[in-house]
Amino acid sequence: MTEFEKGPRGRRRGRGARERILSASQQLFRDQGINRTGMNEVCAAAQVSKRTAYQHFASKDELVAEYLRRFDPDVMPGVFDRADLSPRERLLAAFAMPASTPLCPYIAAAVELHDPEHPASRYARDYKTAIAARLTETAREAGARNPEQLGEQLALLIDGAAARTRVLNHDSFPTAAAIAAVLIDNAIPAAPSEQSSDDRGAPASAPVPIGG
Amino acid sequence: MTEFEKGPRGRRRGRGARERILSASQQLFRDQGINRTGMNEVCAAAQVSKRTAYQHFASKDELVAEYLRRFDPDVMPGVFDRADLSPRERLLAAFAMPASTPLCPYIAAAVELHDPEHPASRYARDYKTAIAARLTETAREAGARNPEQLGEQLALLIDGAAARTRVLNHDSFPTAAAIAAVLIDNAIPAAPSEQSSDDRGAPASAPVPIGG
DNA sequence: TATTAAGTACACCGATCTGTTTACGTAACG
DNA sequence: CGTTACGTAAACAGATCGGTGTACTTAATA
Repeated sequence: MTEFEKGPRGRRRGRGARERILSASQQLFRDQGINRTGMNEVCAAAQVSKRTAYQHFASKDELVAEYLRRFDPDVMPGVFDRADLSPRERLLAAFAMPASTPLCPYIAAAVELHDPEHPASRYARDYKTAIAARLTETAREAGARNPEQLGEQLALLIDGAAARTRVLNHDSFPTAAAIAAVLIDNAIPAAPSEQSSDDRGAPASAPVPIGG
Repeated sequence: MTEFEKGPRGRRRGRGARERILSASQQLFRDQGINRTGMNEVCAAAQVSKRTAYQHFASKDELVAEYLRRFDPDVMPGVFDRADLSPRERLLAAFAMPASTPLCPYIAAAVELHDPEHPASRYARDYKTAIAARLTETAREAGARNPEQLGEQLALLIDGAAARTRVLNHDSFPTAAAIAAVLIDNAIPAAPSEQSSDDRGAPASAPVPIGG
């Protein structure tokens, strides 16, 4: 125990149980929901003993929180860093869903856990706030008159599309994208582009997967 | 058993157990969520024996479905029937939330049950579709160019506000109302009213409680 | 090689859940 | 009156849940 601090978890010579647990959690929590997925099932899928799981995560709640924290990197952030797109295109790219996303896991967690003070609920709030901030920042880049307002509006559209897609079992992101286009054109002084309100399909069609 | 057919339930001389069960379900399912509320708790709150509860409802799933069906009359429909409002005002009134609504129970049910084929999930879908149809109808009344599109867009805004309010623990309906105002003005040919995109508070402020 | 951390297998605990059973009141109606 | 549906109370089934305890194996390091 000299080199490499053990840190919160000692993964120095382990066989990667923690990663397998998180990976299995990701899939199971998404596919079946948090409440409908037991720890036994997670452990079985991760090929990890229950004892080990509880040595890495003090409780299921903690695992859920970490699952949400791990979710982030896969999705939205990639959109905002695409240098090949204009700010306006980046804003619209946030609405190009890969259709493989069942429901924004942050909304799902907030609903399933039902406790605003649960660590995962807190993180969901932070994440949503961060996404809105990124949208605001990009809106400012795009020259929007009121970037904060546009950012918050676009964030709401993403959540609406996610929720509605879940309830209706039908992709609502194109509708959200159409609204977004209207709002963006309306918020940028010298707004070019096509018409202003008529329907348009999914925009830009960036192949980057994103989950609001 | 001569007069008054017994029907699906014989409530002829009962003391209203069924109603008490549904009333208790409404409150508990909303306040605590469906999965976190056991039948024992429902029965205790309804002051009804478990046996009676299961004579009225074959299973909890059935009770949940009926709970959602009973929810409807309280909320949205009232908005569309207000003769004192213009069609445009009625569309905006759908965004005046009483802040007492924790989350649209249809979204919550769809997320909690996690099975699109669950009767309650099916009903949630039907309900959301019906609301969108009502919005479309009103949009047509208001003279919108593309009523179907506007109706679907406004429905998405309501769901977005509901979901976001839940996750952020902060009322997002004013934001949704602002977007709605833009979309409505944009969709109605001779759109009067104020400016086109700047922020405006909650509209009309109809005191009618509604839950998207 | 001796130590030590990481992981395993599996029984087990107490709690909670949906749902059932049994045995018993009670009020309305013919 | 007696019948009958509606209702109660409480124990109980059977399953699953989150979480522990114990005794064991494995593998990297000092």
